[in-house]
Amino acid sequence: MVLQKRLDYGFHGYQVPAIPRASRSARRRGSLRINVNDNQMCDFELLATVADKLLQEGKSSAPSNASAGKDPSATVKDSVKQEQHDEENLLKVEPSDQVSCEESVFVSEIFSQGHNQNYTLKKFLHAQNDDGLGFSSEIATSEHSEKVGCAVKLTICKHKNLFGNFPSKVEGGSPNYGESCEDIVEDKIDRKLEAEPRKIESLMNGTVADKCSSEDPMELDRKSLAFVSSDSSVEVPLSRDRIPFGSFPGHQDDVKVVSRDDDENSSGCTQPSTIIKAFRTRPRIGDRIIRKFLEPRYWKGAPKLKDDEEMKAVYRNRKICYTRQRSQRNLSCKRRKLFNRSSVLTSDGISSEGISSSPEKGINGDATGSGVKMHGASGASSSVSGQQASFQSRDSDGRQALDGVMVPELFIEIPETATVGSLKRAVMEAVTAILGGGLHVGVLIQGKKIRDDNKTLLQTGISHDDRMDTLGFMLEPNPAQAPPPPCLENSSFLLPSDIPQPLTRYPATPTLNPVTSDASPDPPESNLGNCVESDHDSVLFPTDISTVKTTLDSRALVAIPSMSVEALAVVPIHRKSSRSELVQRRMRRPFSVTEVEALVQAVEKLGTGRWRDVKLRAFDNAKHRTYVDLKDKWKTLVHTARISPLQRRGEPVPQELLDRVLSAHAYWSQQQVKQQSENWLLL
DNA sequence: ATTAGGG
DNA sequence: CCCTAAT
Repeated sequence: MVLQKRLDYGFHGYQVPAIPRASRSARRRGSLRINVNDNQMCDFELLATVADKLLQEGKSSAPSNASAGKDPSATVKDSVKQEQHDEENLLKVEPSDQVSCEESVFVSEIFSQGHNQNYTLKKFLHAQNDDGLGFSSEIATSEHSEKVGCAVKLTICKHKNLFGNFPSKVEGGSPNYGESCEDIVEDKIDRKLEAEPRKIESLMNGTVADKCSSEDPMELDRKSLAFVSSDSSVEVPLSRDRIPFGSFPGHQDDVKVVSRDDDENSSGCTQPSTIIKAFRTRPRIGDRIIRKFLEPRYWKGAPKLKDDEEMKAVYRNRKICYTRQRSQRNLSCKRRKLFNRSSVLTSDGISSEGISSSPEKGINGDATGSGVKMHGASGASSSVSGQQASFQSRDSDGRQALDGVMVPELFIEIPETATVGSLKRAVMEAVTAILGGGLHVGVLIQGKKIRDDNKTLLQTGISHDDRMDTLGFMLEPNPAQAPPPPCLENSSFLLPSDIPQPLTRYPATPTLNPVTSDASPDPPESNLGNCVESDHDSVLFPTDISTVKTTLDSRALVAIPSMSVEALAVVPIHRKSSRSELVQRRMRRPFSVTEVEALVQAVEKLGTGRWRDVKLRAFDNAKHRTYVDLKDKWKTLVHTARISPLQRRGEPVPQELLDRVLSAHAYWSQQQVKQQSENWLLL
């Protein structure tokens, strides 16, 4: 069985903890290959890079050696395993790693359309390229709030041939992928294209026009339906035909825009390439539902949008959205450029593009309902029923930014005999990898939380097909880490069919294997270890939300667009030991006056710049005080000494000590200067 | 491993 | 406190 759940996090206003330390740690550990500056659009770019690379490879038709790309910053791994007669590829991408400190969230969504295989990211992208697959990534971040949406696919291993019953869609031109599909796809596409114009026109008449207005309608080029950015190396045809899946009549379009930043020079942004986004469209039903959410009442305002530099994008049907940003100029600039250059077409015709000039308007305007956006506002906690809330708008003034984000889809395979706890852990791990921790995962079935982690999925009925629909996951802020108000969403799932799939493990994530996780000795980390939902959530989320209707709605919204069952495994690489992931920020231990005294004394003697010695001399037995801590403390002491006593916080430090701090600081600073001048002279 | 600074 | 870059 395959469950696809989308976890939306933060749309309700929950603020994502700044930078998941886990990610950082991972990075440090080296699991992260990408090196990005805070000013860069890490996630976005990374994803873009990966996608781009993949696309390119696809063109060149290199099947298995995917990653080698030119961009050292991105790493993609493929592991291939033979399954039945199909090849299954799992791709790992380490999204979270890319998150820079500043950007805490990234979004990306990857979907694949039906094929009976797990796509590798690469395949995925290819497929999407040609057809229904979509890959999108966007990030919305603000210094204060971020939202993340995450799509999770859960597979409970039971049968084989998971994908058997999906209508298959196919990717078209990927070399590796079945070629047989191409014809079909193309055919569909063609038909779609033909139909497109009308849609587009109609859309244009609608409010959508506004959105597009800022940019030229070039995107409307019906013939090509593919949008290519200036540099872009990729063209993505939009496919209008989506194979209906389940109750949703499909039709989604995928849009992908890829652009390369060649112009880094101008903005200073140096990313090699970026993908703007690709989406897969969603069912119309979904649109309607979504529209509903677009209504103001569903929005939460985000207090803080700083600037609109962000781009916003709207997809017509889709609701994806996103964007906003932090005020980083660099980032903004870069993005802006990106967006300016590219626009997105959505299947139904319209596309939107992010435009710097009038982004907000565009987004909002979606009277057509086509665009979606949300922005991360905060606040409203659970308000909207949950998941859907994912779309919010930020300002009442009508401008909204989309903060929505797509997160990489996670594919989780778990045996029926696994316990709920392991399920939670598995999801948590996956999510944590992306979000960086700070969240708890809750499991809901038919609206009820399953608190007993020891029950097996079988016992809880999760594995029952009919229950799959009601399975939901909630992400809640980890009380320990995430102080902000709770908000979460549950997700509803969406895949109708159960597809048997062989049990496989993530190749890349050793620790993740749910099955084994229970046995693993890892101490329950504060984060993952106990994925227990907090009660407040319950309150926030009435169980009834799981009602059928809700389910549908949520599906529509959340639905992972692709019906594809393919399992795309996108796994952050860095999850090494869950333990490490969970690493938490060191406890705060304010320096006592005594310690300050010792520090001052040591510094007076040794000077600044010899923290190692200071540590040895005055804090040798305080193992929790590292030389870095001492250095930082000195820094703060100096600052404290300079500010007005009224502005000081915490345990007051005797003025006498502060005076000594200042004098010592002045003295040693002078010494330092002297040293330097001497060196100068010597040279 | 340390140091220096920015966040 | 964290994180990085540079030593």
